[in-house]
Amino acid sequence: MLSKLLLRTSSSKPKQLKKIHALVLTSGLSVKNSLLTQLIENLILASDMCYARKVFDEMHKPRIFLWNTLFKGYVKNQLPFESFTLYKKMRDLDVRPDEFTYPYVVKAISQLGDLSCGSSLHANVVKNGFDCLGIVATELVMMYMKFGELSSAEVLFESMQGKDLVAWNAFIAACVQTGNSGLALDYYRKMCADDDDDVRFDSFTVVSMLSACGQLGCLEIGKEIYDRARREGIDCNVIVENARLDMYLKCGSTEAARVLFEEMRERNVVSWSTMIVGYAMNGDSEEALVLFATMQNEGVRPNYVTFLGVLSACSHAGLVKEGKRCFDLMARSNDKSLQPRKEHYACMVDLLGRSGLLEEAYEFIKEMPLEPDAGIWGALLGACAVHRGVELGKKVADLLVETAPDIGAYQVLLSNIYAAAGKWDCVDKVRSEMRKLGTRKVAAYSSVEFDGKIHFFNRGDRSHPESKAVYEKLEEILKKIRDMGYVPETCSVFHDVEVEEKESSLSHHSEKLAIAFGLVNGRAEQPIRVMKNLRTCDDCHIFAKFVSRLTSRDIIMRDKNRFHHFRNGVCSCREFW
DNA sequence: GTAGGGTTAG
Repeated sequence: MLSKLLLRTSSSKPKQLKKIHALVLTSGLSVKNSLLTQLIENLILASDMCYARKVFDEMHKPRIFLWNTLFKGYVKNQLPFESFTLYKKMRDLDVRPDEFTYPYVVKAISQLGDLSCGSSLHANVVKNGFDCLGIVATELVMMYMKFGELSSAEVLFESMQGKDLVAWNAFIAACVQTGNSGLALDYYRKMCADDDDDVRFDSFTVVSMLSACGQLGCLEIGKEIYDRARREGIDCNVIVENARLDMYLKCGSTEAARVLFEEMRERNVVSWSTMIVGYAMNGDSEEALVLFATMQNEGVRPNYVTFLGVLSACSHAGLVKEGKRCFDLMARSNDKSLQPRKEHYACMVDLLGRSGLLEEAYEFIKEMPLEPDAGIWGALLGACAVHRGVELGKKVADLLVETAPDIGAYQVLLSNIYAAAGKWDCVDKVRSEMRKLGTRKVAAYSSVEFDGKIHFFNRGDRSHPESKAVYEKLEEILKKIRDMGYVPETCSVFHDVEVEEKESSLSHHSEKLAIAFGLVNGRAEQPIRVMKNLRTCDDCHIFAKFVSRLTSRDIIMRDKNRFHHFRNGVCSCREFW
């Protein structure tokens, strides 16, 4: 009778569940435990983990299945700490975990984000002999990846015997998600060549690889992987096509993306958002806004990422009014999930700041209902760097160093603000502080894809096998464009050094080397695609414009924030970046 | 009866 009642009681009726609990406890039935199990399952469905645990704790010797059910509930409800304490209790009571326990517990510890807990859990897994189970091992690999322990993850993954497709896919996806797309590409090739494990790739693999190629900016490799997937009859669903769309846009191929988007049989909100974000990144703000309007006309509901794209489109085009309108649209929306988040506030600060409205941006931050984070202050600091707002920049940088002292990028920005204002004593002060704190700027690099490989260049780099030809080409071009009127923009070297020294430091910036490499190797009718990990400097921007005119080659350059499409001496960003 | 993998932003 009670059992039937439990089955009928929907999970959305917690009060009734509690009444049933009291009835079960007073009943003295022999089937008490099985009823309580059913009750706990219902409570978990209702997301009442607290009450579920209470019922569980009062039970006499619950079966391992019930322990697992509780672990599962904690993972689902993102309560890793509770999961951790339950696991400790399990060990204290000498309850032996079974093969289903660890997948949940390892996932919980991943959510907890504590490496030492993770390592001791790993040791426990080994002790109990579950480390040879593929599913458990995969979860452990994912855990180490999430903790940023790439080498531990790699060692563990390599040691797995008879890895199946899911294990491979999980590892490759984690590589991409942690920004190790080059490694993902290596493992994809290993997977395809692997004789021992005999796995064939599937649509999950393709999605991760297209995403990796987008990150790396290697369009040709991405196309090849997609074509191969088609040839092998892999189902290319909307997720695969979205990933392909994103790859085109991240490689600066907006036209290919547009064609694909038009052709897609099925589109979802991610497809639209990908296009809008991609257009914004490529500087095609108008297209982004047109698409946003079309999407709404077609009845597709935008989500918070869509709005990030729209706001960033406004920001890149200096459309302050339109940006404000869109932000208000969100703030006034009845949809709770569309309320502006910190990222949207950061976008607005960027929009105002980029347009030179530094004070308004500052006021905007002071009035926002959420606690501003480093990203938001960072956006304002970036704007101060562009518009030479020395005083405000100093104020913001002080705030930032308080809240995020380990982020060297902000200190670099501040020192750049001082440098641009000629305040070399202040520059020195910031730099020495950075040395004291051990903060360092990330080294800049640029890359170009050619012949199935990605070629990397650092500033002044001579390690590339073709560097002799690259430097010769660079000298040749510099000479020619000087005749056309190119003057090195030495202000963008933020060191207090002599002009000549500045020039030579400038002329070997990584993007110049990458462009020269593209000129040496690429096909004349194809654009040179350069991907840079940081933002580009004024001088390299001017350089690229001259080179595009001199050589009649299109140069597509992706920096940390956006694209620059150079054609015949003009850049798509119209100097607004 | 229960377990591992994918797309948009940062």
